[in-house]
Amino acid sequence: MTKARKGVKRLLDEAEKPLSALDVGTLMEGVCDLATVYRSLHYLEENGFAESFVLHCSAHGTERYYVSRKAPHRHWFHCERCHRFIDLGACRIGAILKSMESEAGVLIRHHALYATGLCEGCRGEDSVSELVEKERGEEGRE
Amino acid sequence: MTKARKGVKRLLDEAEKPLSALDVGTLMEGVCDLATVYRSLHYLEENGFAESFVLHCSAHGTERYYVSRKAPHRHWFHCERCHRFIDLGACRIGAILKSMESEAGVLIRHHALYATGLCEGCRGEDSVSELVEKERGEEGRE
DNA sequence: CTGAAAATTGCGAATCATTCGCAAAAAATA
DNA sequence: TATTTTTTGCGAATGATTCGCAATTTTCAG
Ligand SMILES: [Mn+2]
Ligand SMILES: [Mn+2]
Ligand SMILES: [Zn+2]
Ligand SMILES: [Zn+2]
Repeated sequence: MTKARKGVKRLLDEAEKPLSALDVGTLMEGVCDLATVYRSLHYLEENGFAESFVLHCSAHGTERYYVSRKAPHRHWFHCERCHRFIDLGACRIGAILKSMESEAGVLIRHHALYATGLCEGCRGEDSVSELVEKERGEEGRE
Repeated sequence: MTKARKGVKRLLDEAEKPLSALDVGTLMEGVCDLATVYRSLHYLEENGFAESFVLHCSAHGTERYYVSRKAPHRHWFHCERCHRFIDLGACRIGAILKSMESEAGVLIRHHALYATGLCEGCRGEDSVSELVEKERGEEGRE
């Protein structure tokens, strides 16, 4: 494995959050080119060292993220306000997927599950009104 | 609702598979511009008439699909070989998401779940070897 | 250690889907 | 029907990702 690939792999292995290609690119600044980062991510994914998922965030559009496959497969929550990821823990839908698989007669090789909404901290913000346009009626703090 | 929006909405309501913006654009050919299709899809999604998810298909890259919200929320399987969608039925992960939500202390407003792999028809193809590079040992048909 | 052959990189130029700007057209209001 | 508010069409940006290709590394046999 080359220096660039090793470097990208290490970043993913050590990250405790999914990283975008650009996140990795920034962290690899000076070490290798962004095109190489993309190629390394592909290499790592094709060879089972990493996996990715794409989510659509209303504020930032389509975002693709990578995570190491060193640790067991897990799922993530993405906050629509602060754009941070929150760990939702290990995958709990194995059984459900198995039954869907047999019922639909397909062979599942990958799956993606993620949730979006508001994280604990962002739920209380006064700016929540924009998003949750409800919960109005109590006395706002303004 | 304008003609373009009505048209796009009808397409989604009547489709029995998720449609990409380009799919819709092609079907709306002559009726309205592609930019309007994008704007209509946004309108429909913002107003609760449709929802979308993004998936990454190894052969076609990142693809965003839209489905009507007329019918109850369901999940889909995407075949990596023939690129067709297979209905995996109504959402069965409500309870799991609820517990993840309370455990992580977040407020889930949306979620996406989809699986990819090989559909029933594509599992038997001789070309499977490319993808499943296993199951070798039996006598291939060639 | 070499030296060639194979694989990977850097960089700038393409792509591709999606978004924007803005004047014209259509829809909503009064 | 006149006026105001939205939506469209179209062509020009964008932004992320991919490509082409020559220069640089790696790999590997000798
Ligand atoms: Mn985001
Ligand atoms: Mn596909
Ligand atoms: Zn947050
Ligand atoms: Zn198939």
